[in-house]
Amino acid sequence: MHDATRSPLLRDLEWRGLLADVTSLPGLDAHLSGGRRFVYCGFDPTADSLHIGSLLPLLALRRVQLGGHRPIVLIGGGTGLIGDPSGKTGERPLNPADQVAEWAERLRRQVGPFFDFDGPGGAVLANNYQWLSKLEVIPFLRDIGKHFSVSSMVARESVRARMGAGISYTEFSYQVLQAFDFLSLFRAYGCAVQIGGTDQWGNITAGTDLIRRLEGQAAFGLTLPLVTKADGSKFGKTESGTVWLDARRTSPYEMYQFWLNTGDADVVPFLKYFTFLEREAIDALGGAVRSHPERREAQRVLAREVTRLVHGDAGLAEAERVTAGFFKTPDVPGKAADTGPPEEGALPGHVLTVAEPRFLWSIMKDVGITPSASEARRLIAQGGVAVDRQRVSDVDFRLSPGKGYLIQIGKRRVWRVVLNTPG
RNA sequence: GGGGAGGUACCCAAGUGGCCAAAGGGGGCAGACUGUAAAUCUGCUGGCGUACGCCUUCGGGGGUUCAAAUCCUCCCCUCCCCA
Repeated sequence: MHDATRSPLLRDLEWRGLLADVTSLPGLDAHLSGGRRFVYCGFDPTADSLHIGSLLPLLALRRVQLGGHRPIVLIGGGTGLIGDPSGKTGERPLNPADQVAEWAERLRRQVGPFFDFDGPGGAVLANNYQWLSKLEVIPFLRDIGKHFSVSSMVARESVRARMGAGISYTEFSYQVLQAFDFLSLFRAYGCAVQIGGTDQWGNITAGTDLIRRLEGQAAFGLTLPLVTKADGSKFGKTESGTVWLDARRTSPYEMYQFWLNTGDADVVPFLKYFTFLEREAIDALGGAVRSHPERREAQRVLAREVTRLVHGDAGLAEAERVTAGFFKTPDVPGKAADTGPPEEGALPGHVLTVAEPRFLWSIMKDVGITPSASEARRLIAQGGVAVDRQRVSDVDFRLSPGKGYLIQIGKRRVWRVVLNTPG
């Protein structure tokens, strides 16, 4: 069936393994082949930054634009006030409205650099708070609610999974709001395609159904696969937690390291998922993994590409410079000898003001490197901690104020801590 | 509605009055090895200015006892079988 697919965008997504589910492949193909189309994807502000889990849909939206169509990046300033039950095991506390608004603004700025907003193919940035906040209950229930049957709403996986643990009417209503978003974008822009993660399938089809009923027209949904690793462990986590797109939460160095440490079995699929490299380039890198896995050429390219996408050339340069300083990486061109001190922002950094020398373990705990003092002590005692590249095994080791330190756990977790003297 | 089993640390799972901060396994972290990998081996794995000690933890409340994860009692929840 894929041989018949005419849309270059769909062909590319197909080859990359990015098509998990499509409401109607032939229908979507015909739609996309008929001209420049709008495609939307929503991102709810549940934190002040997106994390790596949102990278796949974000890049997919970019592929939409590269494929000659117009992406609509929808920030869920309204839906973020409600809470999506999809994939959640329990009810979430409602975030304060002003905080959600602030987060929405952060996401808007974070997402911008991924798209071109000018010209006839320009991307559109929207916020569903704009229309959701204007809804009135009675008209909403009469005009929209009438088209939803409770039995089909309850049957949705996101709701069914929560029937045991409990789900409030608020979260239960989420799918209706997302369907209304789709309808709103359909009416405003003629946008008939929504993409999202697999967990969004129910929310997406709620929208295509609503559009069919109210507008009598076809709309399409496409979901992206859940990113999995060959060894079965969860994608998107590191020793220090979630990998965020915001450099203040996850430094460019950490981002780079995250991708550099991709397993051999995962690197080719990840290159397809997370980079814009073409088929020939990725095939060549796949060959390199097979013939010389120890060089990790593919991992390096993956790390370079994604770090550049997220943090730009400057972020990548700094990440590579820090990496070169910490590891023997002879084949990073022009960087091998450059091992100067890492600059501000390259590493997660902290500044403390202390009057006297403090125990290393105490500083590690205070700064959040380690969740408890005893764990810091344990790590030091076991030889897992290094300060300024020197392993410290004395639990009573102290740091003096008045200078900055590089604190390392293991081989590649590094923090920069500056101890100021008071006054 | 009747009968039975069970809720223990991040997960699975021992423990049935003190020797229990609680066996074992998994997971996680660190060390060695290596390709900043995988596999393997070793150590650690509730908290507290670190040892001694103290505090919190064995579904929830109440009780017995010098002493409870372990006994009594009430409650909540899960699973299985019969209706």
